[in-house]
Amino acid sequence: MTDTDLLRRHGLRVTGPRLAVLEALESHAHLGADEVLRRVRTTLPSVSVQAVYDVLHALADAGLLRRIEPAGHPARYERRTGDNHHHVVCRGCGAVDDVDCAVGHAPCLVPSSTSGFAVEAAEVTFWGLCPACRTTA
Amino acid sequence: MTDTDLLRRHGLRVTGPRLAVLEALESHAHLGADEVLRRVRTTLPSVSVQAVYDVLHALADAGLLRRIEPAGHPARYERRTGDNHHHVVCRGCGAVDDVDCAVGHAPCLVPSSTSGFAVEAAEVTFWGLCPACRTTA
DNA sequence: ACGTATTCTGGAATCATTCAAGTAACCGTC
DNA sequence: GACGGTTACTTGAATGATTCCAGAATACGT
Repeated sequence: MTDTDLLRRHGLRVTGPRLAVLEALESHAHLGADEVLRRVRTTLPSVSVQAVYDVLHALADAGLLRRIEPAGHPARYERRTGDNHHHVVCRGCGAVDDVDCAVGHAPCLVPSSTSGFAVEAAEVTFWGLCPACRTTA
Repeated sequence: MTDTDLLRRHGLRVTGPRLAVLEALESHAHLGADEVLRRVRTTLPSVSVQAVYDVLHALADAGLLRRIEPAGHPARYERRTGDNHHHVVCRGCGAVDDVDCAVGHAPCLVPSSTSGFAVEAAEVTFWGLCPACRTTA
């Protein structure tokens, strides 16, 4: 299935910026808005900052993109959606990588006491040092 | 142990703003910097914005405060540190509450594959609706 | 009490992101 | 294959949380 089909299937118009954003995140996961913009502009030099933000929001709302916001870092986006995978974030350089759920099926989705909250989702973030920053430190 | 002792024990100077910040977070956990400032100013009206940020950083660096940053919300601070407890965040109003770890001892601290990262900590955030927002919706 | 390192004040600057108004483009219909 | 309406994009400015800077004030060891 092409990205064009993917967009249509989700009721979204097919535009250059949208295809370019999907393309950028296909080859590089966990990019920030600024990096997405930079990559998009290598093929579509006139794309505006807001276009990228609009596209990222539209695609995230449609479920085509997942947005993650590691504390202290700008938001990142990835195409891997639907599964409950988590992330490791490097304390040194901010690099992000995927981590599959640790213990069987979604263990963290069941908190002990919810204080009356209706819990819909759980999000796990691991913090540490990436291989590069480990050797530096 | 008084907050004064607590500060000295951690090698920090004892100042009005620091005591006031600790005091504010003693009675109300998960306050944002703006709410801390507002509460501090009820007793010390001349405290500056930056003083509060400096104090929050100093206390967090010393391990007296824990900083949490729910995606899409300004940072919150709490005095409960050292244990690995987690948080529920309301998608409606941003309210935060504590949640003890779900499954025995820190299950989420052991990811399946770390991609070479040296993992130091795991952070779990549950998303849902607080009691108030549930009835409204 | 003195002196100095640290902290606090006040104001401006930064970053990521969003808002607003006008122009351009996608795409169902003719 | 052109038309028109809706949706997306462009340009430019604004926002909110946080940080930077320089100078005045304060804590606390001597």
